[in-house]
Amino acid sequence: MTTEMPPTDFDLDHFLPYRLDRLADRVSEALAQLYETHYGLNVAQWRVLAWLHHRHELTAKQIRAATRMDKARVSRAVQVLEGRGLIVRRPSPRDQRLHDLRLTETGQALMVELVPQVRAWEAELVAPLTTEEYHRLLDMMARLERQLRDDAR
Amino acid sequence: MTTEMPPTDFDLDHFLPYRLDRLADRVSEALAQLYETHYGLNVAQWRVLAWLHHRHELTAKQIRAATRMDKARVSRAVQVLEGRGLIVRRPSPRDQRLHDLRLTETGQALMVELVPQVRAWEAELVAPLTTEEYHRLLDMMARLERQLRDDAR
DNA sequence: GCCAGATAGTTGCACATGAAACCATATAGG
DNA sequence: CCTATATGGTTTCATGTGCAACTATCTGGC
Repeated sequence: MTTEMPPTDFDLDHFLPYRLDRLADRVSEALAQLYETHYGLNVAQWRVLAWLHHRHELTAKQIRAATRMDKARVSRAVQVLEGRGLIVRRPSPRDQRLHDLRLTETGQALMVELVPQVRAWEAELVAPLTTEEYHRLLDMMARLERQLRDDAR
Repeated sequence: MTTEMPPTDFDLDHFLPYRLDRLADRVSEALAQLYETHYGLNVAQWRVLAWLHHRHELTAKQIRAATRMDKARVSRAVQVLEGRGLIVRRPSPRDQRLHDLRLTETGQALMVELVPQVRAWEAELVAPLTTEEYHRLLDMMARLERQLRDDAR
């Protein structure tokens, strides 16, 4: 019962995947407060709106690529958002399989209200970092992502 | 229909929560390959094993605190692991409500086999970073977490 | 032009998860 | 002691998600 076995012991506090997951989870949870409680959006719906706000017009496929969500998940989020009148969906004139998605006036208004709050919240989150650190952080994260992509193949 | 609306546009690629989530998701997915395909463990189960390997003996409550998982989720992971003979669970002598969890010989053997693989994988992941960068990364992440904790209250 | 894949998106199904109700045990106050 | 309350852990239930099957449309080869 004392200390019989530290054979391959590894310290989870210095294990990047664990730390990353914990942080992402906490950040996500805190951010969700903003759009969930006040606007009744779940994560998937928020992501769709954020991308449409960012890019103006996208198809489900493009959103799927950007958010790494399953296509069914995107599809369902879109249905709800359309039902709530926050986005419109119309078949692309070029290809009837594709549906161009856009924010409606209402959806746009919602985002115009929500985005500044989200930004302010993020600013507070990253307040402990200097601007340079923040850039380095994003840069390191980009390199890690690239490494994953390269590993994969 | 042209370019009517970039009023509060914000760039998701420089939005930390988004980037963090995407990276954590990819890392988690890649890591899961190691324990899922070869050892049939899901995320929750892996986390329980990792903590028991790390800390030797814990209660469900402690694991819950460490992993930020719901207690029901921990409970179910424990059931499966016990069923597979990877951990043992016995009521704590001090308090019958608590159950002390430990790896069995088999569970220990599995981790002795798995952990080095995980470590090697992590080493490859962080290869693009210098040792100092890696430390800075963890440090920045810690500061962000602290900020979240302080915000919350 | 027409058929054989490919591709965008939807739906059915099985499963994992979180919230809440629940059970068992512990502890504190009378 | 004995009751009231708190706490660790389990189970139930509703919900969200991923995978796979499906539908509708498109595209390339003949």
